[in-house]
Amino acid sequence: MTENSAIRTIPRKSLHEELVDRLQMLIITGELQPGSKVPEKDLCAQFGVSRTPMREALKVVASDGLVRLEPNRGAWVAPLTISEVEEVFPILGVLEALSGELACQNITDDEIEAVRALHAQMIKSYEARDLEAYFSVNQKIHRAILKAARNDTLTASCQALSLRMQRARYLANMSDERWAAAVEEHEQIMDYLARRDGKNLARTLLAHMRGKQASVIKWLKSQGGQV
Amino acid sequence: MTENSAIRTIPRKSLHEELVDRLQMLIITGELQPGSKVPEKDLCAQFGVSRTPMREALKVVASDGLVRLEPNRGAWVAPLTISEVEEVFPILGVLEALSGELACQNITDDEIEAVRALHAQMIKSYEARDLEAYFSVNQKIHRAILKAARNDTLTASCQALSLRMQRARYLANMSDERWAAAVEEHEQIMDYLARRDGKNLARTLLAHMRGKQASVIKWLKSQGGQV
DNA sequence: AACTGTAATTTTGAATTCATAATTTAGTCA
DNA sequence: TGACTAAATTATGAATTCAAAATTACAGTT
Repeated sequence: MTENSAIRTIPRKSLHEELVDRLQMLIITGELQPGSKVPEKDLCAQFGVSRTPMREALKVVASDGLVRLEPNRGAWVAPLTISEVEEVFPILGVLEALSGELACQNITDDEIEAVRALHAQMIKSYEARDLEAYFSVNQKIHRAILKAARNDTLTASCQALSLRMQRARYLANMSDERWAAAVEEHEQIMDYLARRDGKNLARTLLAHMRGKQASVIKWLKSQGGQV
Repeated sequence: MTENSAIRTIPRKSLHEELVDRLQMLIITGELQPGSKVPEKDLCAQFGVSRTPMREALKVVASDGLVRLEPNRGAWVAPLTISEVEEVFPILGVLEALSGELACQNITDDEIEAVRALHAQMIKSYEARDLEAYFSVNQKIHRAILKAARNDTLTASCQALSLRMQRARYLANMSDERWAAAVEEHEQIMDYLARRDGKNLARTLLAHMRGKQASVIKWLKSQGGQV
């Protein structure tokens, strides 16, 4: 039993960094429910660590906005609200637009081909209506563009903000129309990237983000405006 | 001895939050030298706290990029490099541009008048060649615009990135020409804001940031490319 | 004097302990 | 029964302790 359940010590990188990743994942996937209390003690037990590194990790996750610390009352999973979505998506929009412009200045032919391959894969996932696979490849494409932008700070900023929105993407289903529109937008994105047309790529990425925002908000409203 | 030197306990807000602020300040002002080791033990003694909250604060400051944690080797003050400046300023540029657009949509007449007052104060500081005062008011203006944008996430993002650049602004002197140009840009900024001309305000803020970037890089190069 | 290996010391990462604040439970009285 | 108070319990924030890692000091060799 090399691979078993429950308690397992965590090897690679510093304990608190690993815990930051795990906490983020628990929150994004909804295993830790929005608005609920973060069960510090239980999580310590689950991961087999003491409170010290767990609390260090919670401070970091809180500074990214995924949890909220209440003095003497512990940590709470920040709910995803409409107003938060309305705040974050416009920021992500301009950041992704910037990443598009920079990518066009720096991307290599090989990288373009790699993105093209991902794009083809994504289309397949769309045609198979495999949302899971679609999301996964979609993220890879956006990450590839970010990587080509050659700006680690931009990458970090985008990822921190994306995390907060990914909860919605995990839980929300896109409408058929929105999905079709998103795919269409991605065709354009691929096209402008291949031509290294920074201005148009930026414009399209911004519009793409606006589409996502509308879609997420629509879903959030159907959920009663939160989570 | 209610008020004495050295060791003094810290009251308001949680200890680690207060320590985050203090650490940031020590780094921005250069009291903690770029590239040097963060003297954890000494700082604990200086602030009269134990290592636990200090280390929690260091983790948060590290996630903002002001210090770098090396496993088993402690925390080091991140040096300010040319490539970092070249990464951060373009991001700040698009974020401030966005803040300008949003501000124009949301700012009240009273707020415009408040900014106008700050602007006048800044001009006075310029005419008196009081750099200290100039910087201080300048920051207030940018913060007022951010506030008018009604987007707390944007405010937080800008401030986190600004912090990393402020070390340069603290230490660097602007050239006379750059200073004059900056003031001229601020005249335009004031003008477009008063007219609520979002597009032009965004464009001007972006250009303003490019000017700052060039100025900081010029100074950094004169310092041997770092710090 | 420079180099290498080893012991002593210091620093780091994480667990544990401890004081205090918050919450829950139990009990009292109307 | 229900509202209120007080005791007990639990959770939190921070200091302390402890094991492991890194750094420094030092002796012995060339």
